[in-house]
Amino acid sequence: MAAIRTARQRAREELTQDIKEEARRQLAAEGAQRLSLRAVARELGMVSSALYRYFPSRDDLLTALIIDAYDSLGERVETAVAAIPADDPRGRFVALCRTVREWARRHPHEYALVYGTPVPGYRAPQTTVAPASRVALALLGLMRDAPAGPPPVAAHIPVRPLPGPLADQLAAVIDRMALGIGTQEMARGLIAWTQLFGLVSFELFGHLVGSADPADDFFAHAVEDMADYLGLPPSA
Amino acid sequence: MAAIRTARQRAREELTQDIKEEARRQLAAEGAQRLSLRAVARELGMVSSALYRYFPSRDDLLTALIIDAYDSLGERVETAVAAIPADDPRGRFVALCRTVREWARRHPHEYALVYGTPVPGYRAPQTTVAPASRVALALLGLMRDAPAGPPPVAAHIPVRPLPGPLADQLAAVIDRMALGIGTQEMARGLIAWTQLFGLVSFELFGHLVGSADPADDFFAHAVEDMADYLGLPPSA
DNA sequence: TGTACATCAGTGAACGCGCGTTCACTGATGTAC
DNA sequence: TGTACATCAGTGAACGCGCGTTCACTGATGTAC
Repeated sequence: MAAIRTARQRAREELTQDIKEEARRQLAAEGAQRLSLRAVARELGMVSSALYRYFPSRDDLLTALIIDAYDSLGERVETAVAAIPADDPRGRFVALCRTVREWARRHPHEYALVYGTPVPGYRAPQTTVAPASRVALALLGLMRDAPAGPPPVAAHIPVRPLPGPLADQLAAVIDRMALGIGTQEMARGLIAWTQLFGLVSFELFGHLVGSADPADDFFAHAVEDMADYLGLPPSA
Repeated sequence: MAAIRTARQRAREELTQDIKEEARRQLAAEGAQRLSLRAVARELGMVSSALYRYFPSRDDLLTALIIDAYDSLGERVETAVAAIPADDPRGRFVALCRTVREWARRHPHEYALVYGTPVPGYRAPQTTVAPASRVALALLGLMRDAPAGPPPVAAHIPVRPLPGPLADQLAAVIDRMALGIGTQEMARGLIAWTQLFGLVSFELFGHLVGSADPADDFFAHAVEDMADYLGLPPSA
């Protein structure tokens, strides 16, 4: 039974995809605030009220796009990381960073949708949190899967003891998500993660114009320094 | 002549301020996309067309708010840095970071206006660039004004030579703005600058929920690591 | 000091636009017997 | 296999909303002589 799709079901699935695709197209062209149900319907040759058979409201369509964006980026990052052997964690990290930047430059409005200013009035439902964490998990995963265990973060920068509450906070997350790394590594991993997106956001949103723009070399250089910070050994 | 203000001129200046204040209030309440000329006029008890005597278009009002936001943050940061002696560059850096974070948390929509997703269709005019660079200049300035000259960045992380084009790019900016620091310091300064805003943006935009939230300790810890990265000596 | 004219702030009506969402409806597709 | 009914996709009209901007106007304020 479960495998049999009636014509109706097939049509429904296809149209749901078509709607998302058209919405993505408009998102790419105009940004999230300009995305309108009516315009999507128009482009699809439907009447606007028909979309309500597929998405109960504009916010639900937005949610679908947000999840798709996170998944699109997440999958690309996971693939890029997996393409490099686990015993080259620096290579993996560099690939991760590059992939994020490239994806962001190729899909600036989808990037802005998920990493920019939250859409006013929109509250992200629980369903977005797993897709949203894929990049961070890939980063922490590559640290954990480094050949001799998590990298010795002490290698370069002197390790500063974490204040108690912070250590507890991080330990709880490590536990809950079974990350298999220490709190020091966790702290640095999260810091590098925010650093990466800070860099990408500044480039995309125009704050590097007049200083480090074009940003290719600057980005590559920053990434290597971040890898040092994470204690990742030089690639062979 | 220049000092004499006619009643008209005084009224005009006051109303211009009132309009900006009301606009800021709405910005704080609803975000930039929801800011409307008509609502501002309504709240001020005027007819919407009257605003056109003060701002030729909505974009010009936005520009004024953007400049004010940059200046408000910039001034606060400069004051905070100046309150700490130049021979404690780490103290200055910590104060700078804290001030940015506090300002952002107190004015989330103004922060989003300038550091979040660019408003679609809006092109920032040249007049915004000076106010926009105040924080970066404060950061680079505190490095330059450290007692024994710019900090020896080599102190902790091994210095990686800058690829030629990047060094040239940065040297040109240092020259143009008379920053008085080396290219290595410049690179690290810019990297710390993006790092700082990456951290603040992630906190404000909700990406730390579920990991480092509340972020107070995490932030403080990250800031100290950044100071190490910049080669700033421990505070006395 | 007083008058004639120029400047300018604010009004009110209008233009033209697009939006999200609801609702009663029709006709086609699917299901049970 | 054929019929009767239930489900559901898509229509078209409507509701109610708010927006940015233009324009001819009035009356008050400022300026020159």
